Amino acid sequence: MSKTLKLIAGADEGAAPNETKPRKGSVEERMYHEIYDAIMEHRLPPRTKLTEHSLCEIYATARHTVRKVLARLAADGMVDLEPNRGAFIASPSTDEAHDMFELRQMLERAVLEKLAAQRNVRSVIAPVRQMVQQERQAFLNNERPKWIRLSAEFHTALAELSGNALLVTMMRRLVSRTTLMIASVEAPGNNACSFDEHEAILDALEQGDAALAQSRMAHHLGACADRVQPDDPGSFDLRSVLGRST
Amino acid sequence: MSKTLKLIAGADEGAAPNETKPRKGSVEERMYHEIYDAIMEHRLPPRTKLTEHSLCEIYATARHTVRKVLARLAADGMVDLEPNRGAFIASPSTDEAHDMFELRQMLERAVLEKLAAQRNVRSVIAPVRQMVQQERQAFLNNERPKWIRLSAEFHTALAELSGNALLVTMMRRLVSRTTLMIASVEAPGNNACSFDEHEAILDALEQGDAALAQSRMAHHLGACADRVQPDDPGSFDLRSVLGRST
DNA sequence: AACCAAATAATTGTCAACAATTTTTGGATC
DNA sequence: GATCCAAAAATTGTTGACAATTATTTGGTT
Repeated sequence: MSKTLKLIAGADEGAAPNETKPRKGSVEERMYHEIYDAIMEHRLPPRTKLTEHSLCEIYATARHTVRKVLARLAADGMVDLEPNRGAFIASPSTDEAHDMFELRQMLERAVLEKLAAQRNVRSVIAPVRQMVQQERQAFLNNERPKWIRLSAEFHTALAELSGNALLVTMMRRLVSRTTLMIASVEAPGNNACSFDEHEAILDALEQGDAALAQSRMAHHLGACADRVQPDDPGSFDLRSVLGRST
Repeated sequence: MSKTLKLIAGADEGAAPNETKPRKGSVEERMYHEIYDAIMEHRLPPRTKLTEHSLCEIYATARHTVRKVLARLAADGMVDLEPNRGAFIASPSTDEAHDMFELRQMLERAVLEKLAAQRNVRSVIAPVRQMVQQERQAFLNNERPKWIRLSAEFHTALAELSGNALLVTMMRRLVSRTTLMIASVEAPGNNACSFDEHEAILDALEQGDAALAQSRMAHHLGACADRVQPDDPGSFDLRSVLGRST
C-alpha cells in the first residue's frame, strides 16, 4: 500500500560519496545510489518523507537494510532523520545555505590555486573541458536531470584534479547539498549553474591566471547563492521514481 | 569475560561532533562521547579492536545500541568498520595524513583571513587566549590527556569564531583525526602541538596581520605534519578506560 | 458544521534468537 | 618443532516479533 502521489520521471546514473563496505551489486548499494541520485536530480523534492515500509516493498528487502541506507544518507546530509517521525529529504535552511557557499568559496579557491600552479594545466583539465561540453549538450537537449548532475560534477571533477582524496569527498558532499538546495527553487527557465561560467573558469586556468579563475569562481558561486529560498512540500509516488532498474 | 590487557589511565570530558538525536543523558550518548574522548586523548590507541560484546557489558546495554554508536564513530572517521571483522580505532595512513594537513591548511588559512578582517579582533579572540593559557598550564602540570584535548580545541575554537557552523563541524572532524594520528607517534618529550606557536598566531592576529598569522599557522601545521609514522598494535583492557563514570 | 477526546491505525524503536563468518584451538603429520 | 587441517568457540550480520511513539480516524458534543 504505497502512497498515491505526483510523479517526476527521470533516469538514474552518477556517483555518490560514502565509500563503505557492501559489495558492489547488493540491494543496499543500489538503493543508496538510486535514492542519492534521485535527490540530486531533484526527482525527490525536499521534505519528502521516505517511509521504511515503502522502501522495503520497492526494493523487496528487510527493514534493517533500509535503515542502514537511511543512516548513510543522513550522514551525507541528504536526508534528515527525525526521531520517532522518520526520514525526510533534507531541506537546508538559508543559514546553512550561506555557510555552504562560504565553505565552497574557501575550498574551490584553494583548488584553483593548486591547479594553476601546475605546469601542464591545459592537458590536466582537458577532460573537464569535455565534461562541460556534455553539460551544454544536455542543457540544449532539455535533459534536465543529466544537466543538473553534470553541472555539479564540474566542481567535484576540479577537486579530483587536486589529488586530495579527502577534499574530493568533502567537496562532493558540499556540492550535493548545494545542488539539493538550489533544486528547491527550480524555475522553468532558470539556469542555476551556467556552463558558460564554467568554461570561463577553465579559460582563466589555462592562461595560468589563478587570480582571475578565483574571481570568476567567486562570481559563479555568488550567482548560485543568490537563488536560495524555502520550498513547499508536495506528495509523490516513490515507486514511480525508485526501484525500476530491475 | 573481558580481555586482560594493558592499561592507560585518564579522565574524560570534552566535546565531539556528530550532532544527532538521542537525548542528552542516554547511555548511547555517554558511550559515544566516552569512546570519542578516549580516542582523542589517546587512551585507546589506533588499531584497538572494539568488540560489541565488551561494550555491551561495560555499558550494560543491548548490542543494537553499541552498533549505532560504532556506526556514528565510523562516520566521524574515528573507527574503521571492517565487514564481518569488527570495529577498530582508526589509524590513518601517511597518504591520508598528507591530505588531512593540506585540507587544514586551506581551511585554517581562510579562517584566519576572515578573523583578521574583523574590527575588534582583540576582544573576539580573548577567550581563545585564555584557552591557550590553560593549555600551557595542563602541559606544565603533566596532565597529558587534558593538554592534548586543549591543543586540539585551539583550532576548533578559531573555527567557531568564524561563525560558520559547517566549517566548525568539518574542522572538528579534521582536528580529531589529525590528533588521533599524531598520537600514534607520541614520544615522551614530544611537544606535538606547541602552545607557543598557538600564541604567536594569536599575536599576529591581534596586530591585524593576516599574512603573518597564516604563515605562522602554515609553519605550525607543517611541524605537526612532520611527525607522522605508522604505529604498532597493542592490547588494552577496555573496561579500565571506558564506562567508569557511573 | 466545527471542535475535542478517545480509540484505532500506522510508523518507528528496541530486543532477542538465529544464521553466517571469522578466529581460535587441538591434534595429526611430516 | 613447524605446518597444515578440521572442529569448536567467538564474533558479527540478519531476521522477525514486540514495544513505544506518532498520526489518523471516529464518534459525540456544543
